[in-house]
Amino acid sequence: MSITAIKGMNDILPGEIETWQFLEATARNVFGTYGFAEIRTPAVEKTELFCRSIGETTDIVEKEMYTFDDKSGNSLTLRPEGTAPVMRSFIQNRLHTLDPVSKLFYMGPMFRYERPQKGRYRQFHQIGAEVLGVEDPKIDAQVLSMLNQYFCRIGIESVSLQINSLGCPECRPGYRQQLIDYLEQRLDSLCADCQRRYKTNPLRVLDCKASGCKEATVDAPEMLEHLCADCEEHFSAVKKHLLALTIPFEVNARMVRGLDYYVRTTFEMVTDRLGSQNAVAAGGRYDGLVESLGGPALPGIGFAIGVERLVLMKGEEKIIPPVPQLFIAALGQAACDQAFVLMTELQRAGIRAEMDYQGKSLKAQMRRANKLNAAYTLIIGEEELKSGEAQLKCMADSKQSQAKLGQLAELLMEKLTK
RNA sequence: GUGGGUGUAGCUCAGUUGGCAGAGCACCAGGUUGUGGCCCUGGUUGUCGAGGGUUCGAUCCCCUUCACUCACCCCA
Repeated sequence: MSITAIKGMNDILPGEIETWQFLEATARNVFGTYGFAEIRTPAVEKTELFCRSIGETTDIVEKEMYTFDDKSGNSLTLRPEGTAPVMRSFIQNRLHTLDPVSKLFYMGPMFRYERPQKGRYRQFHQIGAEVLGVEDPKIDAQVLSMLNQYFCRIGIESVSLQINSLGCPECRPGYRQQLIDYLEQRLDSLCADCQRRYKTNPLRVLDCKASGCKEATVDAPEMLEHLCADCEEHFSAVKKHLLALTIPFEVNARMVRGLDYYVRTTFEMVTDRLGSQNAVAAGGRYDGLVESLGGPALPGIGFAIGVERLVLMKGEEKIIPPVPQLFIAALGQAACDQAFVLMTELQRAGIRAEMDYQGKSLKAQMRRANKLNAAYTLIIGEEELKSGEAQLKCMADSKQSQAKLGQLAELLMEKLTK
C-alpha cells in the first residue's frame, strides 16, 4: 500500500464537491442577507486560547485536541472549533471599535482527535456564525431564524430545532449544587460514567442514555425551573419572538453543552437520520466569553453547522457536474493538431470543450463524447481540414450540419443558448 | 479510550466442508476501411488487506497486525 490519508481525514472528490459548493454558496447568500460578513482565521492557534475558552475540563481540551510544540517551543493547537479563533481575532483587531454590533460568519476545517465514525471525523468542516454586542433576545431569535432559513434553502426538512436555557453565573451555580445533591442520593442507580462525572459535570447526567440514569433523573430539578429573573425573562422573550416569526421549536430542558462558555440560550438542530451523530447544528449564547479572553465586556451568540452531516443528509441528491458543450473528434495527426488549437480557442471563449489525446478510432471517440454527455461533437479529418468546414453533430437528436471552423465559437454560442 | 462488523478485479459483491480465483457493472477492441447511446462477440485487470503459524497444499483454519466501518463515549 502506498501513502494514504490520515485516519479520519477525507478527500472530497469530484461528484461530491458540488454538494459542498452548494452548501457553502447558500450559506454565503443567506447569511449575507442577514448582514453577516465572512471572516477567515488560521487553522492553528496558541493552545492557551482553547484551554481558556472551551474549558480545561472538557473532553475536547482534555483528550481531543491536536496539540504540538513548534520549533520555538510554543504550544500550538489545530482549532477544534471556530468560535474561539473568531473571538481572538475580534479582540486582536478591535472590531468592536468599527461597529458596536458585529455579525460574522466563517467556514472551514476543524480538528478533533476522536474515533471516527459516521458523521464524525478528525478533520471536519463547520459553517458558523457569531453576533457580538447584542444582549436583546431578538438577536437570539434572529440567529435562529437565519439558521432555520438556511436549512429551508438547502432543502433539508427532517430536522427539528430544540432550545434550552442554561442560566447564567447568577443562577447556575445554585442549581448545579442542587442537582449534585439530588444525584448523590441516587448514586447506586447511575451508570459508571455518571457516577464518575456527576460532580464535575452534573448536567451531563441528565442527558445520559443509560436506562438507569433516565429513571433515576425523571424527577431531577431542571435548570429552567431555577432561572433567575433576568434569565427567565430572556428565555421567555426568545420563545415569544420565535413564535412571532413562526419558527417551529421545542424546549428541551435536558440539552447540555460540551463547551463551558455557554450561558442562557442554547439550541440544536437535530435529526433522526444520522445514527448517533444527531446534531447537525448547535450553538448558544456566550455572554462573558469575549471579556474572559481579554476583550471588551460584550455579549455574544453563535452557532456552528456540521457540513459533513449536511452532506450525509443530502445523500443521493447528487448535483451533476458541468458536462462538455463540445467534444472534438479528430482523425489523423494534422487534424488532431488543428483540433487542439481549435479546442483551446473555444475554451478561451468560455466554451467547455474536450477532445481525445490517444489517437483512438472515430467510433471510440464518439463513445467517449457520449459518455461525457457532450452536447455536440465536431468531426474533423483530412477532408474537413482542406475545406475548412466540419461536421457538427448534435448528440441529442443525432442531426449533423456543416460548420465553418472559423465561426465555430459563434455558432456554438447560438446553438447552446437557445 | 471500549466493544462489534467487514477487508476477494477500478466499483458492488459471490465463492471454496482447505485443491489452478468468479459474476455483474466499468474499461478496451471488434461487429460499421470516418459516426455515440441499444445489441452481439472477444479481451484486460487480482501479491483474495499485511505478517506469521498449522498443512503435501491456505483466499478459506489459528494467532498477530493494519485499514475501513458501526456503536459506546463525546460532539458539529
